[in-house]
Amino acid sequence: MSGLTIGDLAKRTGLAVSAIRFYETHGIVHPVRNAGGHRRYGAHDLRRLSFAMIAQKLGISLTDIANQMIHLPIHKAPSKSDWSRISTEMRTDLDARIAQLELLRDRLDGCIGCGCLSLDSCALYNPDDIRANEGTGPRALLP
Amino acid sequence: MSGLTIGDLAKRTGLAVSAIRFYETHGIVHPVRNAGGHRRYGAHDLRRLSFAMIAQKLGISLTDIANQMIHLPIHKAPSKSDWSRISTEMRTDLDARIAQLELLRDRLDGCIGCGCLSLDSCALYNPDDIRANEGTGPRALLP
DNA sequence: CCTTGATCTAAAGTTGACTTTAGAAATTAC
DNA sequence: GTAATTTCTAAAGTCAACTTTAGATCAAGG
Repeated sequence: MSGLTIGDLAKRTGLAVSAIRFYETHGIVHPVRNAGGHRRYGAHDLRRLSFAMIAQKLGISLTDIANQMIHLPIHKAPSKSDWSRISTEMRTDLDARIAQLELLRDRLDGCIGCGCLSLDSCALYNPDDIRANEGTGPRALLP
Repeated sequence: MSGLTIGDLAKRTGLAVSAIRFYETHGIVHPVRNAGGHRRYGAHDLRRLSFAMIAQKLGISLTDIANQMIHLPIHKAPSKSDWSRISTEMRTDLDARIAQLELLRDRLDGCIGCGCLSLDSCALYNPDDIRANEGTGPRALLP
């Protein structure tokens, strides 16, 4: 009668059904159950998923997103001010990531013809100020 | 007598001993063994490690780095022309990554005051042309 | 010679974000 | 009413890049 099935939600968001269930374990969505034990979702869940998906595009980890949502009523979507707060934080981080990549690019330009490949003298290899693509997993973006 | 121990190499590169052993399984280094079965490395191994570490800073995966090294003699370090070829490819990719992040930033600017969070209308959520931070693991950078 | 300390191997664990699998029960379509 | 979908759960698997663990052996300093 009321509510979207998990399949409906998957079609609307483009997420896999399994991903939506996984998000539930992280507290992103909070479906109710129908008589047969199947999940039913409301519009707030759709918005919460949208919020999570967009925040992920910005590089925020699921854990951080979930932490933001902890402060929200379970059956409410994030508000405009929630979004403002987070997106403003993101703006700063995004600038930093861009600056790092540009630094890397500039150094690479000076290095393409060099080929010294020495850890001592190569400007490219500077552990202190190059943070981009450090390796496995996404970095924490919200403190 | 001859050759560096794995500990020496670790100190010179800043890598963990376990990481160097791991790299060996990927064919990055090829130590010989001494009488007691311990690994002994040459200068070429140090350079191969440097090459790998610098390439990683550029966002190239270990697998891709190993694939590049397959074409090299085992006991030879990558040459200037090897580095040129790879670094030139990287330059292109780096530009693309920067452009994507800048696009994201511009859209975020237009979105900070908005808060619509709609998958249909939010410019931020455009699966087709935003590739940055797609999620788990590093992207393939060399084809 | 003896005691630290370094190295050895193989296997399992870590993290993030999910997917896959298997077998059972509910729902929908005809 | 029955067949075809969907959904259910819990547990295990995946990928990348390593690290940790355990128990054994090797090397080096005094």
